[in-house]
Amino acid sequence: MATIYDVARLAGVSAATVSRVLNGHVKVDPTLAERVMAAVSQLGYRRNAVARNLRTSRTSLWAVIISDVQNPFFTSMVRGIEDVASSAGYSVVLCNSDENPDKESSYIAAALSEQMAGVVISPSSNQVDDVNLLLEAGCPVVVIDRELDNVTADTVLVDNEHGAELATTHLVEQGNTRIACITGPQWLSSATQRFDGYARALSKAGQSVDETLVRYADFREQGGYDAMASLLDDGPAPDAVFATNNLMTIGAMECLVQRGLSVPDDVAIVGFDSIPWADLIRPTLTTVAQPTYEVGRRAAQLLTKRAESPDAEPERVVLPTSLQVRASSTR
Amino acid sequence: MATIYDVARLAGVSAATVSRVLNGHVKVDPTLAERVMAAVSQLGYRRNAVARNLRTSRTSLWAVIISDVQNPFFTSMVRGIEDVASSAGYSVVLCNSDENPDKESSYIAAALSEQMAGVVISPSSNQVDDVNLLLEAGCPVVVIDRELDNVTADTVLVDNEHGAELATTHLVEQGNTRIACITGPQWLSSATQRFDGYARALSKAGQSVDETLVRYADFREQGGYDAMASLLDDGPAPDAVFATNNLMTIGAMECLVQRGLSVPDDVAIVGFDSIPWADLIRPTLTTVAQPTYEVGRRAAQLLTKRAESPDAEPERVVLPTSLQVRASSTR
DNA sequence: TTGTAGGCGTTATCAC
DNA sequence: GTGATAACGCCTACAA
Repeated sequence: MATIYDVARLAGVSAATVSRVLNGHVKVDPTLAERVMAAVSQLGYRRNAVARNLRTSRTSLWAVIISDVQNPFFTSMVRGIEDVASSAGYSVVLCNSDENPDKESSYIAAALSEQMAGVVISPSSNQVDDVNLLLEAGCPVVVIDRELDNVTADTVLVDNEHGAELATTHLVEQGNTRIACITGPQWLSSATQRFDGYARALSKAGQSVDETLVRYADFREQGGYDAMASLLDDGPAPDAVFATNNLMTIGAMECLVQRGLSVPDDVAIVGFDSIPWADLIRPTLTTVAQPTYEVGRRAAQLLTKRAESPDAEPERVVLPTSLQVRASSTR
Repeated sequence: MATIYDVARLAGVSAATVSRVLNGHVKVDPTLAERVMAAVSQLGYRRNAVARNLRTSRTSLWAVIISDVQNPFFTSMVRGIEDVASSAGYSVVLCNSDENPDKESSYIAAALSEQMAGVVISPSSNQVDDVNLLLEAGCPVVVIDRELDNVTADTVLVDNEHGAELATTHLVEQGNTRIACITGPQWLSSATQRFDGYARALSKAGQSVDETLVRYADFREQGGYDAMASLLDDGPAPDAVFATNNLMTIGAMECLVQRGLSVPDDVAIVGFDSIPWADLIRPTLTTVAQPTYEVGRRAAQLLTKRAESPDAEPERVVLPTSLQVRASSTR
């Protein structure tokens, strides 16, 4: 592998000049620059980023640590990040923590020891101490989708409580009186906030939360399925269900379909998060839509801002959600 | 940020000893080792991977460059890679080339200059010269899902032609006589092989390929939609469609549904690749299933083998596909 | 404008 | 078994 010294020798200049040509921004005699470029292409020289990173103690890589690559919500958000990153000269690498604190921890360690230029993370719980390691190391961090209790960092969220309230109110207005809630882990703010919205809507409607109609699942398809099954098997069935993320909504639907129950006639259903090809599913699904691309874009923008002014006050961006009424909830 | 020298000073040993303790595998006095570990945790020392990479010219990162993070086929495959990687001591970072040769090129460059320990790639075309750059640099590479013309590297594929033939034969057996094919870009082997399987099945059935029933799209949802629309608008409609990937199948279905055509009565449909929550879609979709997790797992295994024996003959693994008959194709 | 030289943090090669 | 020391490839004062 050729180094700048090889290039320098071939071009008849010093290594410093090669470096200057390669990095631009410093005046170099055009003739020399041309000789350097010729030598570069003749040798097929490629800069060794590792050495450069060591010297400058920064890379041009952003790590995006997401909790589930199989969830379309996150992959769609990634597009928003990538677009900002590439126009700011960064490359994005995705790390899949799989909702597993150990994997998450090891990816944070990697981001740290590889000196990543920035990290966007959807944490696996509301208490991820490792994020403070990044902050202490001066690595710009933006937290997305879920809030951290013990960390003050730039954060991009959606209006979970409001979205959930809209969804639940809609179910109330359709005449449902036994509205169940399949929510996510209690250690995730996205789950608790959505549950709070559900509770608030019920309360406003003069209904109270019936704990026998609440299930805590894991934001995955199977979890939604199992929760729905449990709702049907234990005690009198609900007449409606609010599921707090896309995959659990799918799981719940699958359970209902498999039991031969009719949606929305036997059980109405509303989900949180969009669902790909929702219009092919029968009945079509009423959901609370999130601006996924925008979440990614804003997160990336905050990351670039943070890199420029490390000591600025952290920002907390909350984006709006909206209820998309379709067939699964209307009688 | 503490360095190995800080640790050494605090522990009263040399930097070399600290390094030895940290890396294990070399005999160190237990007393010293303990002092070192104490100093490490006291200082919160974390190894600087960049410096280490420079010195050893290797990282513990694998880059997985996939052509579409939004395609469930790839994300599911990633799980297979991750599982092997973590048990072999590697971390996996995902790069989304988005079927874009420029992005792909820049990720390959990053993998190269960041000295990644290995690369798994689903190339954006059958002619990605940059892959040779990796090979020449001695970086282990495994190509997945798509074959490269100009590169000899370990490759993991599925039996595209056979799967496509099964699918098409099934449509023939259901009595269809105007079977259309929505296939992918002609520069992707997965598309051409699947088209070949389609053609072979027709030929065996005594039907010939009618070019007016063939559309070349882009393996995306919108592409499938547009292709289906074009099939319906230009000339007499087909009585069946074989779509050569999951997203295009979805797109074609959406078009049919929107036109008010009945599947399978007006137009039968079979897709290639599994589709998430396929059983919620009405009618349920007949598809050619691929062992996605296994594709990832085998690719990762080849990568570790390649790292151990760089000069071994490249392997070409072809995994079987199977036809899953559901409602969308049976009359 | 260009060249010289030192150092980023680590590991590997020596002596001891 | 342990400690100096050099080197990995690059960038950047500093000097010229």
